[in-house]
Amino acid sequence: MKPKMTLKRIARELGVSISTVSKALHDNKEISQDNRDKIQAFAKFYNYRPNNIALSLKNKKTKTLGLIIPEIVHNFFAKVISGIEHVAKSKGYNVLIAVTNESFDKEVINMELLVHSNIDGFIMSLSKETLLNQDKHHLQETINQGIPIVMFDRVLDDIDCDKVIVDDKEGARIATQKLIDTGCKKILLLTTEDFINIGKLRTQGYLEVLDENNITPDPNIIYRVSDMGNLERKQEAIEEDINKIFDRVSDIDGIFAVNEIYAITALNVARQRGLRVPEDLSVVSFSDGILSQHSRPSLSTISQHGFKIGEVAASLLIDRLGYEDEEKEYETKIVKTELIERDSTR
Amino acid sequence: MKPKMTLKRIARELGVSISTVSKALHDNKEISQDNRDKIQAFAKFYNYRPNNIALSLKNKKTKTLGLIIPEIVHNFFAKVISGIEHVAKSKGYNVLIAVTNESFDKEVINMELLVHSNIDGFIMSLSKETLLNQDKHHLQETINQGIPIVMFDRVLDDIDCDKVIVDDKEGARIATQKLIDTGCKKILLLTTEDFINIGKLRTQGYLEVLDENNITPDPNIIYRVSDMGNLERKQEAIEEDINKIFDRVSDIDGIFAVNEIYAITALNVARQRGLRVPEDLSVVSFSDGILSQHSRPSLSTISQHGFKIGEVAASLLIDRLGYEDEEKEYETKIVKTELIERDSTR
DNA sequence: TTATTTTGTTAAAATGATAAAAAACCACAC
DNA sequence: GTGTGGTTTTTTATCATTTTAACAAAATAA
Repeated sequence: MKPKMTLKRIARELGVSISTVSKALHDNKEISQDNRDKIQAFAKFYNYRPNNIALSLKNKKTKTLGLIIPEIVHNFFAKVISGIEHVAKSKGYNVLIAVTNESFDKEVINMELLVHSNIDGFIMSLSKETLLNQDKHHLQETINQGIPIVMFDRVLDDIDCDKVIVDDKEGARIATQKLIDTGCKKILLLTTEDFINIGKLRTQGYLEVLDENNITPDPNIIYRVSDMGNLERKQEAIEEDINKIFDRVSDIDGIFAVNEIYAITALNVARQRGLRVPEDLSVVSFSDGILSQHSRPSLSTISQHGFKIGEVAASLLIDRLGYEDEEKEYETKIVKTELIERDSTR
Repeated sequence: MKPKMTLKRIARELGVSISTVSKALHDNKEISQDNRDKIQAFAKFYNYRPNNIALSLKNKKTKTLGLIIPEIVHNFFAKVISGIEHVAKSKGYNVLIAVTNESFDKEVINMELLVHSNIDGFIMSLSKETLLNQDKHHLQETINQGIPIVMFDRVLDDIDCDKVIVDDKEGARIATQKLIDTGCKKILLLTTEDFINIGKLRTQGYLEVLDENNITPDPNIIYRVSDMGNLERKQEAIEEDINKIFDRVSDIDGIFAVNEIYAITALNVARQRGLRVPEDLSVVSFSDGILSQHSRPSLSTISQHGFKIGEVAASLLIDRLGYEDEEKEYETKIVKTELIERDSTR
C-alpha cells in the first residue's frame, strides 16, 4: 500500500521547495527550464495527481453536481442520469445522486445533505409532494446561497433558474392528432391529476387538438388517475375504473395515456373485453420506455428523449458554473418529443 | 448570498480562539460550561456546519462510496442503487455512481476517476467485457492501494474481497423444479454464454434439477444467447432462433429464461404459435422487474431482491471501512432468491 | 564601484478543521 | 512571596495546494 505522491514528497526528494514544485508542474516560466523538466519528469514517473480535496478546499469548487430525482427505478430518470453522466464526465465533473421517493421532506433533507457535501450546483426534478404543496422555500434558499439549480421535467414556473422541459403539450398534440388521423372519434384520455404539471400540459394538448378537429371533449372519457401513495395497489383499481368507463361509453376507439403504466393497463382491459388493438382500438402512450417496447402489441409512444434532457441540463448547469457571479439570463430549453410508431396504432 | 459560517468567524465574533470554538462545539469539558453554552448557542443560531472538505483533508476520509455498475437503465441495478443509497445515507455516506456500459475500458477509467475523487471504497458489479477478458489488474491494484472493494452479482472468484452474490444456482433450481412439479417434461433453457458467471450458474442449477428428476438434458433445447453488442437488433434474432427451436422440438412444455427479456421474447413466440400460457406452456423468468409484472400473462419469476443486495453490499463496505488497516476476513454473503408465482405457471 | 534590473527560488499566508502541546490563569497551602 | 495543582485557553502543527511577497544571486547599466 504505497503512500500517495504529494507536492511535499516530490519537493523533499528533489531537494527543492513545495512552491517550486507546484509552479514547475504548472509549467510556470518563473522556474528554470532545467528544474521544470526535472520535476515534471519525476512527477510523471511517480504518477503524481493533485489531491482533489486540497484543491476543493482552496478553490471552493468541488467539480461535483448534485442530482435530485423522485425515483431511480424508472426508465425515464435512468436515461436522464445517463445523459447527465455523459456530459459531466466529459467536463470533468462528478455526479452525486439522491432520490426523494416523491417526498417533500426527503427532497429538503437530500438537498441539505448535498449542499453540505459542497456540490457546485443542482440538477433536479421535483417530487410530487413539492408540486402539490407548492412549497419552494428550500429551492429559493439554495439559489440565494449562490448555488445554481437546473430543473428538468417537473419544474416550478415561478422559480428563477435554468430549466429543461419536454414540450409536453406538443407531444400530447402529436399523439392525439395521430389518433384522429387514423380514424379515431372517441379518444379516452388517461392522465394524472392537474397539480402534476406534465399531466396538466398533456391534457391541454389533448383538449386543444380535439377542439381544432371540432370534436367536443367528453368529460366521461377523461380519467384523472389519483396517484399518490402505493402504486402496487393502484394498478388493479385503475384497471377497474377503466373497465367502468368502457361500460359507460361503448364506442371508445382510441386511448391516449400520459404514461406507460396507464397505457399497459388500458391494453390489458382491452384484451379482457376482446377488443383488438389496433383494429378496434388504437393506443398511444407517453415516454418511451422498456414497457412500450416489449408489450404486445408494442405501444406507439411519444418519446421524451430522456438522455438528451440529461445532456442539456448538465450543459446548462456547467455553463452557468463557469459564469461565477456574473449576471446571466436564465434559460428554459425545450427538448422536442417524437412519435414512435409501433403496433398499437393503425 | 451570505458567506459560510466557519470556526474562524465564530471565534472572531465571540472573541475567543478557533480551537476553543472547535472544542466547545464538541462539548469538550476542557471548555468552561459558560463558554460552551455561549458558543453552541451562537453556532446553532447561525446554523454552523463543519466544512466537509476541510474534514476530508484532515481525516483522509471523504465519507463517499464509489459505485460502478454496468448499466443504469436496468431495473435490477436501479434497485441495488436504492438499497445502497438507503444504507449509505443512514450512515452518513454519499454515493458516487459511474456506469461502464459493459465496457472494460470504461470500467478502468471510471475507477481511476473515482479514486481520484478520493472515494473511501468501491461497490461494483463487473462489466461483461471484464468477465470475458478476465483482466483484473485494475481491481487488484485498487485493493493494493488500500481501497476496499465489495463486488456484487457479477463477481470474479479469484479476487480477494467482500462479495454479495445471489444464489443463482439455487434460484435456477427452484425455477426448474417448479416447472417439473407442475408437469413440464421438456423444458427449454434460455441462458447466456458461459463466461457470464450468472448465466453459467443458472444453467448448472437447471441441469442439476433435471438430473435429480431423471430427465436427460437435451442440448437442442438449451439455447445460449450470444449477447455482446447491440441489444435492439438482437431482439428479433433471438425471437427467430427460439422459433426454430420450437420447429425442431415440438413438445416443449416449459421454459426457464435467465432474464426477463428472454422470457418476454419467448412469450411472444408462444403467442405467435398459438400456444396458451400456462396451459400448453409454462414460463419462469429470472430477476423480478417491471416487465415480469406487466406482461400478459404476468411472469412467474425468481426475484433477486436487488434492494437487499444493495443494502448488504453497502453494509459490508462501510463495516470494512471502520476496520482501517486491521486484518479482517473477507466475507461472501449470499442473498436468497425467491419464486414469485404469477400467471405464466400452473 | 554602485545602483538597478532580471532571474530563480523559497518562505509565508490562506483555505477550514482538529488535536496535541504549551501557556496562562486561578486558588490555595506553606 | 513562592510553589503546586487544576482548570481553561491559546499556540502550533497538520492535511495538500496555490499564490503573493520576499529574497537572494547574477547580470546589466550608469
